[in-house]
Amino acid sequence: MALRYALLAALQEQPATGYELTQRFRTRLANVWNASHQQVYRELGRLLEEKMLLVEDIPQTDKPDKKRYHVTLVGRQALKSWLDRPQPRPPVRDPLLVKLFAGELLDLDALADELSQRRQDAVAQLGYFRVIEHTYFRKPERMGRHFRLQHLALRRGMLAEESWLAWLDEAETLLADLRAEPADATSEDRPA
Amino acid sequence: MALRYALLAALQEQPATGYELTQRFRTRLANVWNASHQQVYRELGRLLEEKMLLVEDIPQTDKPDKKRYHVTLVGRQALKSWLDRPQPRPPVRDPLLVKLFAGELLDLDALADELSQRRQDAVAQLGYFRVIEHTYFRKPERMGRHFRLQHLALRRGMLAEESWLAWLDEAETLLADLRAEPADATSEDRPA
DNA sequence: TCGATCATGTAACAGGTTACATGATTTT
DNA sequence: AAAATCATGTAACCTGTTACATGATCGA
Repeated sequence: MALRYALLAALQEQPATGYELTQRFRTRLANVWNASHQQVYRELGRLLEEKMLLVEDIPQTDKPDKKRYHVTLVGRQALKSWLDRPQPRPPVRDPLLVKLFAGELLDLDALADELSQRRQDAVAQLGYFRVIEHTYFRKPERMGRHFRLQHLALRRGMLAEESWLAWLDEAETLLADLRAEPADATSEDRPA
Repeated sequence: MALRYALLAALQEQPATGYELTQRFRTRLANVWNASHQQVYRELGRLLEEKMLLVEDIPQTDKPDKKRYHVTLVGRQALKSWLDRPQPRPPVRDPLLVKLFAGELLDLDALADELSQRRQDAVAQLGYFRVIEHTYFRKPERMGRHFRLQHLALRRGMLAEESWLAWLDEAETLLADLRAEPADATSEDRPA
């Protein structure tokens, strides 16, 4: 349900093609919402049918023609009324945590690799968010409501990544401990 | 894909009925994976067909008979080989952040309500995780690999909630600022 | 008496993923 | 020569949500 409103919000800020929207989801909106190009094109089609968008055709030679989408009044009103309805927080679904829950069966080397991959991802994302902050939100206190709210969304992304990094520190400390112990000697079996 | 492995991991630790598994997803696994009872029953059916589980029938009067599921050798092996395959980190999809991205169109009162709801949720979750930590993981350093890894998953949940609370502080500060300003006076329009 | 808890499901639908398709231009 | 970027989509599939169904017991 929220995909369409993410599209409307993005287009309302700046009309764009499906391709450009897909890119925004991968970059500026990475901390907010995610969608593949297939999903984007499908949903744009629906929004068009429902008269929430208008298309501006931009002919091109060599490439498929561009279609730039614009939000209509109907679209803006649908977005507004959605904004007033409270939304539940998204459920957690993280395969890495499922693995930790499996516990004993886990191979520690495989886990170590996955943790370091996650760390790389987090560092890269955080770096990218900082670049965005620099380029779009240089002086938050001087900006208007619109940008300050967008900046708040970005801050959420940054705090989330930092929180992952803090957890990864704990995780890697634990991993080091587990590896220092003999593989089969679980502490419960040892006498005090 | 991960739902089935979450079920296998949970059942491997302790055989259970679909109903009990649904409850675990809402409680101990809230920070790990989420699934509705419909999803649980459907997936248990599939896992049974694929011989990854066995059923133990427990007849009852008055209520539908219980079916307690147990992981088979096939199931355990499927779980193990999944554990070795690296999993991508889950994409972010949060309607609240979509709203912030919409920025200007947002009604600040509606936003304030939603933020305080989120805060309540985070406080409740964090409190619950602390209860779990107390009851299951009293002395982490004394426990074996299995519980220490599960505890690490729980720590992730706790850090995530704390990170939300930190962000909510920022959010509420910003909201107070925005409300202190006249509604239509965006700072860009003001002279320095 | 109304809602919650226990305990199981089915069916339809919406949302998200994977695979396939085309084809020029630019970068490695 | 191969891969990435630009630019659009279709089709099939899998996962997750919503609605419906049954029926007893227990506490407010």
